[in-house]
Amino acid sequence: MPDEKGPDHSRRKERSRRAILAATRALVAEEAYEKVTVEAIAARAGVGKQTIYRRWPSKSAVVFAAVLALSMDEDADGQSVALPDTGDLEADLKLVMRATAEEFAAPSFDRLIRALNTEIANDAALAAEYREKLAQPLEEAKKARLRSAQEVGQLDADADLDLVLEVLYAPLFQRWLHRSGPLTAGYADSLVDATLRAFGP
Amino acid sequence: MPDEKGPDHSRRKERSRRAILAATRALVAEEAYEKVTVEAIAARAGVGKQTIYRRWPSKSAVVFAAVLALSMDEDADGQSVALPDTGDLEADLKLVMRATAEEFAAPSFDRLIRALNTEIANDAALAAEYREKLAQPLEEAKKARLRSAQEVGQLDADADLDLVLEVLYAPLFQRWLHRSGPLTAGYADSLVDATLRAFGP
Amino acid sequence: MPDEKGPDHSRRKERSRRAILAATRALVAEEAYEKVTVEAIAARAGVGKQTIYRRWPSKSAVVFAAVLALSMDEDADGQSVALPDTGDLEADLKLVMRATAEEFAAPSFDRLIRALNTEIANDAALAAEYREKLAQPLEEAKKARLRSAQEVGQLDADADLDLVLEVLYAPLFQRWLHRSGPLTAGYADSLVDATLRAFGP
Amino acid sequence: MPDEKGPDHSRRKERSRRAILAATRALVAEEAYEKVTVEAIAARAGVGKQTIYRRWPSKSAVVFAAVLALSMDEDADGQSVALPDTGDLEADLKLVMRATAEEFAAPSFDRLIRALNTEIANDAALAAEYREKLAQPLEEAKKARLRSAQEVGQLDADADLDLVLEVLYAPLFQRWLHRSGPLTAGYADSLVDATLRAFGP
DNA sequence: ATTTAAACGAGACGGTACGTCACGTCTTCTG
DNA sequence: CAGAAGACGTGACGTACCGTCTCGTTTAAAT
Repeated sequence: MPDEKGPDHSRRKERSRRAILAATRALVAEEAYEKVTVEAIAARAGVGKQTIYRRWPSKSAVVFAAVLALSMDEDADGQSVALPDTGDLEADLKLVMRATAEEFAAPSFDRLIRALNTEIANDAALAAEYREKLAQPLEEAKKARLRSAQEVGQLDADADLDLVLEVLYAPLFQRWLHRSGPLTAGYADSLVDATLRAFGP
Repeated sequence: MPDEKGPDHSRRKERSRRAILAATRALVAEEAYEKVTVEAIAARAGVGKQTIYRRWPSKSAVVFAAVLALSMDEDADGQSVALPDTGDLEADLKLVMRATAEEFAAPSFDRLIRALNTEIANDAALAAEYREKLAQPLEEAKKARLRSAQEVGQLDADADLDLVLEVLYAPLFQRWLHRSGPLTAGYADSLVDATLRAFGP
Repeated sequence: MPDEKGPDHSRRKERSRRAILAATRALVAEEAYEKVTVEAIAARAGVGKQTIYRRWPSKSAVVFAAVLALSMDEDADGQSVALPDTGDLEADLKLVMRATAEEFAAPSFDRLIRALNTEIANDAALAAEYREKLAQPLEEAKKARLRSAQEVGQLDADADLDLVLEVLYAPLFQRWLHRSGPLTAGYADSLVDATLRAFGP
Repeated sequence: MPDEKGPDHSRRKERSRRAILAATRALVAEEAYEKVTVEAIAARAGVGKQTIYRRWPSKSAVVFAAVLALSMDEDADGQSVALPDTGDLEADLKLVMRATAEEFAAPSFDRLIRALNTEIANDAALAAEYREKLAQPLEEAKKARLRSAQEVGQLDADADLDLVLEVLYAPLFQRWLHRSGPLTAGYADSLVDATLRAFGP
């Protein structure tokens, strides 16, 4: 018996909720982040400002929820966030890293993730929620692939998988965030190579 | 003849400039970043707002300059930004990485660098200036140490030093930015170990 | 055949109607008028907001109806709004004017009538309804007493009774509205005296 | 030594102050009062909203100040608010009352005074200020004329002049506020006649 | 006793205006 | 004559109510 309270307004709620998140994503993806105002979101979503503030306590939270919902939707689509496992760790990782590099290079995704990182960097609560809802599930999927590699002797059985993931991904993330270099396929490959040299069998 | 325009107002200029940057650093270090307003900086520095805007085009730029000046002052103190070179790369790197980890853990430095990263992440021009004025000199110093190691056979002579630095530092940076784990001495050591395994001779 | 559509829900209607008007009166009488919101009325009446808007087109109309109903109820009680007629016009008028002055001095009545006047002053339609439903019946009663006085020679037979009433009541009303002086019994008497000097036989 | 503080920004202040009050008067005179918003005033005055709120605590206060300033300007123009004194009280009063009736009939003045009365009726502080700044000076001028009449035996020497003024003006005011009758020249005359009958020698 | 449909309480919604805050500009007077 | 003091235009913020619009839920009459 989940619903023991008043009338069910869930349909309207759900519709406006989706409209708000979609509008937020659209705006973040296409505009400079400072131009993403709550008023603009409300206007684009065809929604009153109060409807936004009824659900989220601040603009940060809306932006965060918007990006979050995007990823959750994607996950829901394919159901799993599993990485490819062809048995060849190097090939699999290069595939994934090249895809990741490409993704970060797309302008709209860039703006989205940059906004997300801005919010997260200055709000520990959002950071925690981000890790719980987005980062950890993804990391678990990645670790599962690494464990599978450990089992077949393609990765040091004693390696700290959190560390392995950091060595693999953090350079890409930092280069993207600071725009300190190009995110090429070759770069992606180099990271996989270095990681496997560091944590190979 | 360095000053060719009239009386010597350079002293006042310099004094107010320092006061502004010091006030900015103090505020950023002690308050939530959203509370750092130009008005607060001006008040704290005992300066008119216009004196701030005469020198920098925006609040971002002031904050950026404040952090920048901090580092430049430090550099000026010791004159060089050279890393220690005892001949033992592993020991030297661990020393540096442990110090870096400690530095990031200090609350006031944390807030300062977080503010800097927020500004940088959303402003490509600031990011470029940051890399030119702060990151690159530091990286050059680090690369100098790595080259020295290559010469004595403690590091792969063909290694891409930019990549080496990323593998070494980016995990620490990411863990700090996302608060995704503790920045312990052991963690610092692990990064050095992994890097040396990846790029050792 | 008065009811040609469906069941008779008039009892509920009547109950909620009374609750709304009573709640409105209570709120107007006890709070600053700006704090009288439709939501507050609905909450106090234990009624949905829509139930209010089903019956009245605006908040103004509700407030107006609430005050109106109060007076109509009072009238219904005593059935007639006739003024006393002892044969002595001066005594009768002083009695009435003193009572009126007292009434206006009561805080809750004050707030009620002030709210009514606020609505009326800026809405010609409400003003018309007010005159038709409240003011005119009262004026007719007063004029009846004046006519009776004319017949016995206590008042100029040619006097314009509207004007007489204005000279008698308007000063009291204005003094109350503008809080420009005390509403004492002596003041009430003075108005009667002045009016009788102006329009006496 | 009135100004012992910082720099004098009075010129800008005065300019924006005048613009705000003028815009307010224009809007009140031409629109329904509910459409007179602070934002509209600011826009019309070419002024920021904050500049309005820096000076006045609420919309009511601005509207009040706007009407107040209008009257004070007028007074300042002619310097005195004295009523005509030809020696013939009846003629003088009829002149003034007819002018007053005409004034109230003008739509823009009507809206202005209606707005003023709305604010005053529900705010005792504004009402007090109104009486002090506007009503009392005017009343003094009127009483001066009445006193002059008392001296030449055209008015009862013992008459309470406040009461005389109320009997003279309040009926006109009430009729206007409640729209309960036409404000004709004949009506103005009738009020003078009645007043003189009540308080004549 | 069961059905049925109007009226209902609850309260989310789109909207408008509020009053506040900080930005970056502009103006005035002072050291 | 550069600088502190600070008012200004701008525009987003988050809040409060308005009057509208669903939602299930009484409730009283008709079955």
